Amino acid sequence: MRKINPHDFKIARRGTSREINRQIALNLIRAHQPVSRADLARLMNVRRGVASLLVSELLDEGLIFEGAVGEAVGRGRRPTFLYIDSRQRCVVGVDIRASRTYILVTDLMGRQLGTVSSFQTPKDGDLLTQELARRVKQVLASHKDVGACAGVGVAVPGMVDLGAGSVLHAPTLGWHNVNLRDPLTALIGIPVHIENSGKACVLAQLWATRADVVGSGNLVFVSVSDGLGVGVVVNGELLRGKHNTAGEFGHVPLNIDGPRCSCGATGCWEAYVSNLATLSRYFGRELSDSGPKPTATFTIEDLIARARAGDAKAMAAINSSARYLGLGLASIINALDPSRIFIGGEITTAWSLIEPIVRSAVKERVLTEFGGSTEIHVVPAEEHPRLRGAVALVAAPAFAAPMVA
Amino acid sequence: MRKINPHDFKIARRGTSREINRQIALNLIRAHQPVSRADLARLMNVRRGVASLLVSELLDEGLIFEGAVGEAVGRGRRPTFLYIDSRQRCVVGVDIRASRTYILVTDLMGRQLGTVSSFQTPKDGDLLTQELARRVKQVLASHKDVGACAGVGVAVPGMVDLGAGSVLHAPTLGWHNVNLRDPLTALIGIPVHIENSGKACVLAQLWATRADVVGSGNLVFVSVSDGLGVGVVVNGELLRGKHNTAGEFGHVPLNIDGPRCSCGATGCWEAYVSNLATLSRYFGRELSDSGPKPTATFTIEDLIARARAGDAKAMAAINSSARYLGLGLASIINALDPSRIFIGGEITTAWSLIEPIVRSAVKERVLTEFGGSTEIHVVPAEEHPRLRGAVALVAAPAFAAPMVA
DNA sequence: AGGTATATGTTCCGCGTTTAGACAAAATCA
DNA sequence: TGATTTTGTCTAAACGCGGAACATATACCT
Repeated sequence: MRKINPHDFKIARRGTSREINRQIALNLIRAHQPVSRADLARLMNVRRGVASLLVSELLDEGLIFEGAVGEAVGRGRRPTFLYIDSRQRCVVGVDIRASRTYILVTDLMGRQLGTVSSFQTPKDGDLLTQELARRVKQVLASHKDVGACAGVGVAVPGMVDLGAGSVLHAPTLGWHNVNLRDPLTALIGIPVHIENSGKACVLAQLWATRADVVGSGNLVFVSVSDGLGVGVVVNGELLRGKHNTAGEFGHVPLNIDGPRCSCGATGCWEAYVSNLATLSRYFGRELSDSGPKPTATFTIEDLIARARAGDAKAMAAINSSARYLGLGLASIINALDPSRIFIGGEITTAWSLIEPIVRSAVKERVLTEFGGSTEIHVVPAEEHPRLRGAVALVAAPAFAAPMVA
Repeated sequence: MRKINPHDFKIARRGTSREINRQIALNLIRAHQPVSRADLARLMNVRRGVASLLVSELLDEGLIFEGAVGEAVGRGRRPTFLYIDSRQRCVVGVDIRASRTYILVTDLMGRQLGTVSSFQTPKDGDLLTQELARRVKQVLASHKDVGACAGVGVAVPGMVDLGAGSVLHAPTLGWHNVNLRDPLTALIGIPVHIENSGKACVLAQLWATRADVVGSGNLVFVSVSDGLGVGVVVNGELLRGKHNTAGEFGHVPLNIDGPRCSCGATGCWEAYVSNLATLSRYFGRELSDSGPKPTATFTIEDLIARARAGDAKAMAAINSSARYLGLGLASIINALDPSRIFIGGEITTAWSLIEPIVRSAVKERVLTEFGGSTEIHVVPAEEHPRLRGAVALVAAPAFAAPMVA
């Protein structure tokens, strides 16, 4: 039930049907590989002839390849299996965070090809651009075997202007209107895609191939770190809004009379559950207090360790954050009714401690019974959700549905 | 950039291209009528031959009709103008509210055909069903000239289970799991569509034909009445979520330590800006206080009248609500970044008084500069947004984009 | 070992739809 | 009256789905 915009629509041309079915076939191969032409025909509910033609087109374009002949299940000719061709081409994912910047090389399916490397994030945008370009080229040079690089995806903890390819505002980095894409593209010589890290994270989940992760396409990713990043997917599409700034649930208030948030407003969700907020609570001071930040010496990991070791004050600080996390999640559930919520960030290492608190806080404010049973999944740091999201920025467009009508 | 769901997709069949282009043509006629075949061909950027075939198909189906031959602008053959055929068929819109239930007959374009009739809403679901069916049949009988009725749309102030056609929960009506659709369909003998009133309102705006209202398809409607209804449109599509309960921004908190809300939680936005909240504030009592409700004798309209007459206490109560309204709108802007927000409800009659307060409150909490300049439009009660939304439930599906890929 | 059954993949033709262009009809202007 | 322009229709070609036949390849049965 989508309305056709009478001022911006796409007609079905002679090749549109083919384009649509080609993308469907490509996605089915991606989701079900290894898969044969006959399998495809059954999955798509078309004749084998049509599937065969679609496959030969994808083969010609080099998007898929024919692997070994598979074992037949019963009798009959054995199928030739098809795979997404991610040989000899790779993608670089970059995750810029306040403290460090991480780099990872993957194939087109998002499978990790090397180890995650990192360096301290320079505070200055130009310096970071220089250093990042140097590092990316270095990483690619040391992975000559994986073939040509299709693109570089960059996840940034801030709002991104897609048109300009610049970072509008990244509070934790202290950036305003920093153009990253064009300088990086020029320096590296490979297309660069930038996106907000919350949006990148939810994209990573949307495009994950693990069967248990493939949901109905209504997903939310909440990344709890220094700030609170949120990415939303509706109907299989990233929620961008008019200026690509949608998804900032971190600054929806829990209490407008609450503590001051880094954004200038008061009582934002972020001001209650970010790592900084939790640490501040532990040290018994206001988030906005001046003076040396506790993070430099004492991190959220340390706090979680103390809590696990039996420090009641640490546990209390974390439990408070857990409750506030749940209360905010309830707002997201009430507002968006997603089929699944993912939680990322350091707090996930304490998930076993806090899960009951989070879930009961969700139930406290959720309007419906099924809202309270919304799936909440934790994404551990080892899965590098931001890096995988950055990779998805590059790899996913090739698999996206064609724009029609 | 939508992901194709590998478990639920639609293949392009032989007739899919035609189906797509047919819908586009239909929408263009709807948006630009009167319009000629040649105009359509130009608008769609196709040959006149194709446009002609599409048009003849639409003519055969009776969806459009050929009107008078238009005047030629320059020289050359004069065009035959095409119109959406809404002669001899009508739609009934029903708006169920806590106090009264309203009925309106329109044509397929949503143009009002008669006067709005209403009756007091029976508290009991079965009684309402009986009475409503009787009234609808009566209204249709008195409008024999407008032709056959294509369907009845019903807007309900509560959550709707689309599959069952029932109202899951309507707090102001005190309903739980009341099946409306099937009994009404059986009694009236015409297809009945039910939807939440906030969602219906935003649909009315999405499908409005006034050129200045046709936006980018990222819309929010906030209906301020006894409760707070919100409907959201993203990319030209209603935001439903997994259980069709998305959009409940009314129960996102402004302050979790705030007054108790009718939903059971505390400090919901609704508990600050609903008419009941404003009245309670005026009378200096808690929203949750027991005792006789003030609404029965003294309404929000009375309060606004007193404010306009110079009652400082009334003005203060309204101003408070205005500020809270703006603070909540800021959350919606931060969360969804819509291109346009519509405000409905009795409070709109005081818009000239409160607009500056609302807008400054929005700016107070909005994260970006352009967020603060998000368009906010008032929809006066005379436009009957809920009734027009109810009508859109019936009329819009015929114009919706086909599901593809 | 040979025949039969079954599954895969290819090929061919029918038909619907877009694409391109020609043509008739209708109206204006010189 | 004839040239020009615009509208609307018509025909042929290209493209892609729909359906079925055919060749290939493997397993099972006798």
